[in-house]
Amino acid sequence: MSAHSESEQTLTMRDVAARLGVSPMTVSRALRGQRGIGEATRQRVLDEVAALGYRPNKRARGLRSGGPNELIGLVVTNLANPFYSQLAVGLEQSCVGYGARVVLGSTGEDPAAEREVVADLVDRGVDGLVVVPAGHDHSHLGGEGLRDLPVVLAASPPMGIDVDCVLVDDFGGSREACRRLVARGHRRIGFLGLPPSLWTGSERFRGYAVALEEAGIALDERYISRHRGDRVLAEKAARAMLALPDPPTALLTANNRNTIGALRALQGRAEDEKPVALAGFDDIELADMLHLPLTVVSYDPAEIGRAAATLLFERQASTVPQPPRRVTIATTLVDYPAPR
Amino acid sequence: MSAHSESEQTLTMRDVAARLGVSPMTVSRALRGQRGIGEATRQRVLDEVAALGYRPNKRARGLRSGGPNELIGLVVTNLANPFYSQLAVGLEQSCVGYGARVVLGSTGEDPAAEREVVADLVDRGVDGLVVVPAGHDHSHLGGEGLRDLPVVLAASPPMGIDVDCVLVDDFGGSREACRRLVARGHRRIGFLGLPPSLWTGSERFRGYAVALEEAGIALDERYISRHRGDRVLAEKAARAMLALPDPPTALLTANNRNTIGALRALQGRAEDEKPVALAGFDDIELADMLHLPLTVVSYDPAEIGRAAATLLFERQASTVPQPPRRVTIATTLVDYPAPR
DNA sequence: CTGTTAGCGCATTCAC
DNA sequence: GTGAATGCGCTAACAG
Repeated sequence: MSAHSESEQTLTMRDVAARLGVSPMTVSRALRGQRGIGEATRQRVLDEVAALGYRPNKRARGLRSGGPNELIGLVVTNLANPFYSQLAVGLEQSCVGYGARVVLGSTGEDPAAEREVVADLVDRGVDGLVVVPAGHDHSHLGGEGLRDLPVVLAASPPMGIDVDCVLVDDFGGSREACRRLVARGHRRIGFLGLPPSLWTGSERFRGYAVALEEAGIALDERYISRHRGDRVLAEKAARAMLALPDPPTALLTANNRNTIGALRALQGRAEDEKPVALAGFDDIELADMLHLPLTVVSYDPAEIGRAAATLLFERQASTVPQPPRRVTIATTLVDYPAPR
Repeated sequence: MSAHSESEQTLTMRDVAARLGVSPMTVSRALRGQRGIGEATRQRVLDEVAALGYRPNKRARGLRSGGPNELIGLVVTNLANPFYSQLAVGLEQSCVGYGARVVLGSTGEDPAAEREVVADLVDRGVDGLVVVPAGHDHSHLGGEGLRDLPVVLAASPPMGIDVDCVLVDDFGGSREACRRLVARGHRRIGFLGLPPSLWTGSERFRGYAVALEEAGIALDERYISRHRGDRVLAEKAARAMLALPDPPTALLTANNRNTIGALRALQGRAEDEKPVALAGFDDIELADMLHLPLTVVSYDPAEIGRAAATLLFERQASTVPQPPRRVTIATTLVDYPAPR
């Protein structure tokens, strides 16, 4: 039925060795390309292995050798979020370059779930962890329970532990976006963002605040909304702002959800109303096809994953303790003028 | 420095057993909740385990017991595609319910890469595989190299092997979309799709063809484009069709890329030209904010992942051989009228 | 260059 | 109810 007509049982190195009349060690050495074995013997072994279709059991190998498992854990809140899935793609690409694969762990934004997921991945013997933390406290990602595994935090700096991290230039990107609005003459600029408790929430707000300060514009609470909500809430907040007696002439939205909420709020406005400019963090698919001009802070989420992999494997390679490192991914401002 | 001031070395069952003056077996039994152990002893063990923060080594456990690894491999072409990442989310959710996790394997649409990825995942001891096949031939997913591992194909039926699969109702969804265009009075309906060599390519075209036949409309080659291309190519094909002397009054696009290409082609048209209706397979984010009416064939990609998990674990649970099963995910037609 | 011994961490099997 | 021996598949460490 196939090229090899052997037993359907899983082959072990002993089986291969027995057919060749050699010891399992010889097979082991040949398979790993270890030197100190005759070229003729090696070829004989390799031929037999190919003929039999034998494949070494990687788990057993790892158990004995104590070497790396070539498995990296990725812990995110929700892989359906395109930013996380793109991060996953970048991470996986780099990991494969190091001979490793990625195991998924979703937390659903629940810090308790995150703890469990992390513990489980450690038990499974991952060589390292890339975590987009769900909560504010990261002490459970520290040395104790983690068998001194390398950890890289993504999109958030470590709090209470010393580990590597990969950040987006939240402050810089947000400031640039706000500067552009200012440069276009806007003085009343609304901000729709996340709560200050989140890193991105505070950093992106800080960029907004600094840009305004540079322009000599005072912060106005009525133009600031910082909530942890969905698109519906974001749309509501935008509408409320636009209904003010002296509404903002521009909006700065600090993430995807807020941008989409703002877009919907702006969508329904009558032709004769003054147009409201919109700038937001995170790129939007099909942004060029919307009939509203939009400026976005864009970056490559896959780059976060690649950078995280580099940090992980560099740390794994070095024997001496390294100080925690921090990589920041640059952002660029992209303008989508309204079509027509 | 921590609650337990033990050696930093990884603890083994022997260490726990030694501190308690019992045998490793007692610890093993207590940990697995196996019966045949005194309640007092069990509690003593569990307490010590908790105090020490000991965690059993899952790989060693699997090696000896020969039991499942609680690891499922997911092989897709590109996780950045939202349909695959949503599939991954559904799969992971279900897997966690069975105590398993998901390992990623990306192929980049390269059948050769797919073979390698599959082989590697098998070597790593996954209990099963969910594969969105990149190629046309699936024989490498058959019994031989796969240690009789359960395999579920997603979005494509098995060719040359007998395994379970989860399909989308490509034919039905496409036919419904075309029927709707017909119901709205369209007779010249263009089709932008994938090559017939792909399952979705042929099925979605078949839905189109059957709906036209039902309406007594003959197929017209000039209104049919079936290419394996990107958005740019799709847009070009759409433009070419619309430039015909008697252009189609409606377009049916068989997937995401073609829909977006068509949208761009329609976008640039002058106000005074006759509007062209558009219906497409796959939902589109922000579709309701485009200024073109759009009808889409929608379905839940996560449902594919969940169904695949069910097939996998049901097959794993049964000892007797089961015939291959086929699950089809239903589609619904969604109308996005143009805003305003 | 090749083989032998031992053991990774745990669980099956059989004693007691 | 508990413990001792044995082995999962493979590879360090040491023989020869």
